[in-house]
Amino acid sequence: MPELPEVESVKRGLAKELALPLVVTDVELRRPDLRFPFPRTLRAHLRGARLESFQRRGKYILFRFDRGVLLTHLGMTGSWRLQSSRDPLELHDHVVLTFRKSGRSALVYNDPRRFGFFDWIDRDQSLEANRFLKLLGPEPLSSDFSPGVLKSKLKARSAAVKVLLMDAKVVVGVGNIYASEALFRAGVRPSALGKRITSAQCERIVESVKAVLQEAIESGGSTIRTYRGADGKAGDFQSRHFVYERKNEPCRVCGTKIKHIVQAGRSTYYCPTCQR
DNA sequence: AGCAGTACCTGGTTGC
DNA sequence: TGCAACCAGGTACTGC
Repeated sequence: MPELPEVESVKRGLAKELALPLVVTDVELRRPDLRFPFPRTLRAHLRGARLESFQRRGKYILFRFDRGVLLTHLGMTGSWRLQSSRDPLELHDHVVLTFRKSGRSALVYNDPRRFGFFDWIDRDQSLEANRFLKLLGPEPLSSDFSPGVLKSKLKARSAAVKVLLMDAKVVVGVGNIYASEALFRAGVRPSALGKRITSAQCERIVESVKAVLQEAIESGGSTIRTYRGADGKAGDFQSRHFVYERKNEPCRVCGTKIKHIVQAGRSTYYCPTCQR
């Protein structure tokens, strides 16, 4: 489901709704696994831990506790919601964290497809050593993601540039929607091979990725099917998509019919006139 | 090494 | 109306 703007919106919603610090009084793991089994010690680590802040890295939300970090990924259909600890649970609610506080004191993780996953990082371990985080490339909205860096990551690659933009080792946070949208804005064909992308195109791609992600964050993300922020709100950036899910509709710039192709098993949308 | 394809799941939509 | 096929915002694993 979520790409960087949606994950960032969820993180901001959590930070807004929860007055930190909060101590976890109960942890309910309603099944033994999501995509991967929960770490065996997860419940013991969380119970009694004090939640101090939220952080995002790529599409991961990091819950920072006094004694370590809960790493969470929403997969395609994961969501967090806050409710009273007395409110009933729903289908596909897999994890419930209860906090010591009156009122809406339960944080519930729901995930129908269960592609999401959790991990635990002890306080004495570095985040960079984590099996998931150590694979990640630069944050797209930081100066670490520059035309020079992108060029060096694409120059020896024979995969298509759209597929490479979705590779977290190249840049984090860009998924299927924003890869298509950014390449439209950059005027670059999604099927162009990484090694054929020029320095000038890298400049436009970097600028477009930053712009489209920033604008999407400001709109609260894209709500295509099931996305909801932690405050229950949908985003509305989907109304400003130029190409995504607009097969055979007229290009908003030149009127040409938007094309749909499949790359690495995923749908890609582009304008054959605007993207050469 | 790196690429393409597959697997993991449920549920909504489409087409017969 | 019913049912099967197909598709979905992600990522890790496999086999070539």
